[in-house]
Amino acid sequence: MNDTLAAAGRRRMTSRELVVWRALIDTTAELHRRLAAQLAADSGLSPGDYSVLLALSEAPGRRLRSSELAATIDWERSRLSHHLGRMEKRGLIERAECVTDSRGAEVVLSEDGARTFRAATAPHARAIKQHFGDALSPAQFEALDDILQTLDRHLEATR
Amino acid sequence: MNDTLAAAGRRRMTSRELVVWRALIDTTAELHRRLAAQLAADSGLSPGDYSVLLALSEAPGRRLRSSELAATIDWERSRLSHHLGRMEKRGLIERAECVTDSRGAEVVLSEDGARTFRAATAPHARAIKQHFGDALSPAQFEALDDILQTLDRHLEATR
DNA sequence: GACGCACTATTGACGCGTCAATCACTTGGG
DNA sequence: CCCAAGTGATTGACGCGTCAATAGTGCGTC
Repeated sequence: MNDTLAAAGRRRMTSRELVVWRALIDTTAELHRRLAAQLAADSGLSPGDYSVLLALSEAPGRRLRSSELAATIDWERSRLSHHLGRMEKRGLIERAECVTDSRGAEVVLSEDGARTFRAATAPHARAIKQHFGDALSPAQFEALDDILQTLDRHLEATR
Repeated sequence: MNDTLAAAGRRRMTSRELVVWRALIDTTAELHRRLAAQLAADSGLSPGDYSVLLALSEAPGRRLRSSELAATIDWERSRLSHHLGRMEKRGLIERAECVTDSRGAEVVLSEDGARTFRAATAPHARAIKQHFGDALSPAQFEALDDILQTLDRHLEATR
């Protein structure tokens, strides 16, 4: 556990910390916007579409139970359900009944979805590299990795 | 300019960088969720509401031209317009015609909005401190600040 | 084998964000 | 004065995210 935690009790946040907090919010939001806009321009996909297609394309048989898919990409089931509805309308995925459990639904990557995803990966990786990868030094990556792990553990601890 | 930039040309992103990228996305998203849920539970406000109310409560006369407000919190005007509509329905703000330019609209913090905001600030600051401020060491804050500034500059440069 | 309960997935309502179109008004050039 | 271009703000359509409610199915217990 962290030194800071012990002494954190009745301390107030410094304005410095608040500024860093705002910067974190704002900068990551801007990063999102850029990447999303680029991805949409390149492939017509949203970040959500991309996550779903990535998970499916890596799944055995390019298919997953709806709940497994939700777990894989860490989405709420209802969110996934809504999103799959939209993706199905666009022909990116198909839904099939599950053989082993008739409550379940299977989500299958369509030919069209696979093609679209394949075409999207390279430009998307390029965009991430351009906006994020190329910005930071190796030491900064190291530090960021450490910070994010710390934050993650902290969030886990108070779930 | 950064050492990395010069050498960045035809390099591919390392999988390490990709992992950090995913962690950045996921962890900040989770932070958002927590803070938003806490804020809503404490005060019934969304993060957007909070930004608007903060800007208004700091403005002279607790009022701002719509476009100035948009600039202050860095929102698109259309987004702000939609949001103000919802906030107006809830009585958090009022809209008034602008005296000097009849195209313009003034946004005024209502009594109710001011009261709600006042009640929200302390718990909100506490929540930020709890989920973010208390998690990191001073050195980590330092490092994060540096990283975010670097990212910001990088984003600015390719606007 | 019927009941209760947990589990899977979906739906509807509503707030939120973006884009493109629109309306109302101002302003500057003729 | 008038009109064309520019500006301030709003709107509508649509995708997205969350919450609460629901429908249907599996399954253990009596």
